[in-house]
Amino acid sequence: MTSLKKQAYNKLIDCGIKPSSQRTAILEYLLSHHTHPTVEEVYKSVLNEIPTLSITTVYNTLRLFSEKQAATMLTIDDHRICYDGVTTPHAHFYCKQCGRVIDVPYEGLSDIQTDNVMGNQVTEVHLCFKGLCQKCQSQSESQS
Amino acid sequence: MTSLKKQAYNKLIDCGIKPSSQRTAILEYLLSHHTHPTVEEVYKSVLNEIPTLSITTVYNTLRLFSEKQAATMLTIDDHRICYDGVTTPHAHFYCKQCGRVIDVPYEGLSDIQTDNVMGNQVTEVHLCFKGLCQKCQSQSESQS
DNA sequence: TATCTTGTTGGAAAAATTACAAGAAGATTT
DNA sequence: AAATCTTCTTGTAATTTTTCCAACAAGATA
Repeated sequence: MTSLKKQAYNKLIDCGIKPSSQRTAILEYLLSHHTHPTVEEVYKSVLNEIPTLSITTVYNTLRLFSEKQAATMLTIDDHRICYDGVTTPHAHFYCKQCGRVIDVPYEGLSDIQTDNVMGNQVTEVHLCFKGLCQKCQSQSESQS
Repeated sequence: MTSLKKQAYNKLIDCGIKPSSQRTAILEYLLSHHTHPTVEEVYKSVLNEIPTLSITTVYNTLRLFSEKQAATMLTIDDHRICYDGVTTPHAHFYCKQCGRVIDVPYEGLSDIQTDNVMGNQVTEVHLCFKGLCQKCQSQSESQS
């Protein structure tokens, strides 16, 4: 078992999730690709390792991960959900042009983090910046 | 013309959007209902006023509003987009149980607000807390 | 009025997500 | 080890959400 697979396996145990081969492979993928993949992307990639994998399993598994805090469901893009295997606090930047989601280290997030907002119990804090990424900026400059 | 319709009309002009009757009615609805409605909800409601309204128009219009900053597109719920006509900075709380989106005044947001994150040009800042709302908390208590 | 541009409509298509029932795998009991 | 029970996975079909597109309507310009 590779160290990455072991890492995924252990995280599943820690989160109280039974580590089936499908679940371990999916988490392993998330832990090694910090690209905020969509369900479809996870499915297609893990299919290489498990050719019998079903898209329903991917949906079920990722929802389970989100519930058990093994991964975070990001609802940033306006037409698809994506997932983040990094569960330590950080923010995101979303490029409205190319659709990429980029990690943003954000120290201030621990100050924002609170258990209670107006009497409502908080379990997750999502901070997302939206705009035009560096790459897309320079591309639209060179065109004009 | 009611004061609310006038208000919607003026906001459209300010944002550089031609104020057709459909657009005005849709913005009027957003300005008078701070419930973060989905496209479907906007459609059904405005249909009372404009019986020939098409769902495509609602999609087109709300996307336009979002582009021209007349409203904000919220991608909080995992299976539907919703819209917010209040464009002054504030945060949101999303209840994972009942799905409601509640406004949260957040003074700190102006501190977070920045034009540039890691070289990327920022035009919107989204801060969203997720968890269990007060109402759902007390309901699950009384059941146990 | 004629022409041009912009906005709206409806229906059909595409894409994303969920439901569900059957089968497989793993754990537990006898 | 066989029988039983539970949990997980699969595939298909259905549902829901969103977009596409072509025709029509309305408003602006000349």
